[in-house]
Parts: sequence; structure tokens; C-alpha cells
Amino acid sequence: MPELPEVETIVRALRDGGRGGEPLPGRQILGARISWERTLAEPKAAQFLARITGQTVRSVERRGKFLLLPLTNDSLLIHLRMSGDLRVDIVQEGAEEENLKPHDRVLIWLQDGLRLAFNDPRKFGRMWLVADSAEVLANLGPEPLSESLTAETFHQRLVSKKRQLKPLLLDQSFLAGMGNIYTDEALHMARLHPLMSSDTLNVEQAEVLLNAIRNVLKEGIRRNGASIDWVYRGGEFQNDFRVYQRTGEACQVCGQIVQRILVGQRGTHFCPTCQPFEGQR
DNA sequence: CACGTCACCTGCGTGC
DNA sequence: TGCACGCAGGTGACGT
Repeated sequence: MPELPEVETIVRALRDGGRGGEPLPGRQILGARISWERTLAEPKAAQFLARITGQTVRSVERRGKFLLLPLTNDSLLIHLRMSGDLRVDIVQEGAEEENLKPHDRVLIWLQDGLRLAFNDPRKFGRMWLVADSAEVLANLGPEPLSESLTAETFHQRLVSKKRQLKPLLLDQSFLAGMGNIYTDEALHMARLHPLMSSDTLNVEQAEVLLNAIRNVLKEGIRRNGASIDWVYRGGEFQNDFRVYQRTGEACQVCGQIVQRILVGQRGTHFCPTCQPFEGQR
């Protein structure tokens, strides 16, 4: 489910309140329960419970598609992968285990009757409780929305590789936060074919691509993310898709039929007219 | 190094 | 209706 805009939407809700929940920062963790052990990347459940209990949430942040919750001593990192979601419930004393939902994998109880639920039907999501978040985030590339990433730097990074554009943009060590939807959308906006070789882009094309990435991400955040199936709630960006899930429909720019191909096992949507494959091969 | 394939999981839509 | 199949917002471990 979640790419950068969906994660950012959840971060804001947990940090500031919203989506029916109260803000987490400043609240102490009273206890936790692990219903699916493999959700914990580290440490093991017993260690996790012992260490997290008593710590206070200091803030809620995002890095790429990771949620970071700095605690009193450690950091709690969460990656939602394909189907993960976070929900804050308010529970009455004595009813701490009531109104659970199918697929709740981890529960964390906090002060003031708050219960943070990690819900994940497909069980791909992961959590880490670590002393230093850098050990988990070490291989992440730059934040696309950070102003410190310039078009020149982005161009250098592109041409330093010789890879197909779409798989490269999905590589989190190249750029942090892009997923299947926003990559297809950004490539269409930039009028670049998903299979183009990254080293063939000139500086102008790199700048157009970076701006397209930023525009689709910002619009996604503004629309509270995309809700395209039964998992995610609240977002509206799905109503603005240019090519994603529009196979066989007319391109909104030129009227050509939107095509779907497989790139690295991922469904890939593009307009053959707006995004011609001029690149070699 | 770049790319293909599979594994990890559950649930939904489609077509027979 | 039942059932097989393909598909899904992600990533990591392999092999070539």
C-alpha cells in the first residue's frame, strides 16, 4: 500500500492527531503484544516488550517509506511494505483488548487509553526497536522532496548508473520513497519511457524528471495518499491517476491508449506516444 | 554491476 | 456456486 505520500499521511496523523486518533508524542508506552512474531525484524518479542515498556514517544517522523518513532532511549522503526497500516484506538480501562480488527499483528498501549495497532493482512510489514536508527536506514538514498537534492546531483546519480529508469527509481538506495504508482505517474509527467537507460538522460531531462517526481509526491500528500483497495482509507489521489491502473483508457494528454507492460515483475503503465522509447535497444 | 526469478503472505476480481 | 488463476502500493536473497 504505502509509498512516500501514504506514509507521510500516516506520520502526520500519528504526530498531530487525525484519522480518528490522538497524537502520540509525549505519551508513555505501557505495554505491547505481538500476535505475529515475524513482524519484528529485531529484537525478539520478549526483548522488544521488555525494552519498549516505559519509554515515551518523543516524535513521529518519516525517512523514505519508514516511520520513525524516537523514544526515550531507543527508536521504533516501522515499514508497512505492501499492506501494513497503523491505527490509533481509544480504549477504556478493562477493555484494552476489545474492538480489535482482523490482521492486527502488533498492539502497543500508551497513556490516556491509546492503543496503537499495526494491521497487516499480508504480513510483509516489519518493525525494529534499535538504539540507533542509522543501522536500519543506512542504505537509503536521498529524500526526493529535500531541497538539498539538486537537479545537477540527481543527474550525476542517474548517469553514474546504466539502468532502466523505472527499476532505478524504485531502488530505495537510489532515491527513498518512490513506489510503483508514483513512479509510473512521474515518468508519464516527465514524458520519459520506463525502460530508458538512466545514463542517456541529459541535465534538462533529469531536472524535468526530478520536478515531476516532486509534483506527483506533493499532490499525493495533498490528497492524503491513494486508496486503491480494501486496505487503505482516506486518501483521494487515486482520482488523479494519469496512467496507473488506466490500461486501455485514453491518455489524458494525447488520447493514445495507455499500455501496461511488465518491468522487473511490476505492472508498468505508460503512454506510448507521450513516452516514446527513443533510447537504444 | 545489471537483470531475472523466486520467496514472503492474504484477499479480491475474473472467468470458466 | 465453486474453484483456479492472476493481480496487488515492497523488499531481499539468489543465480546468471
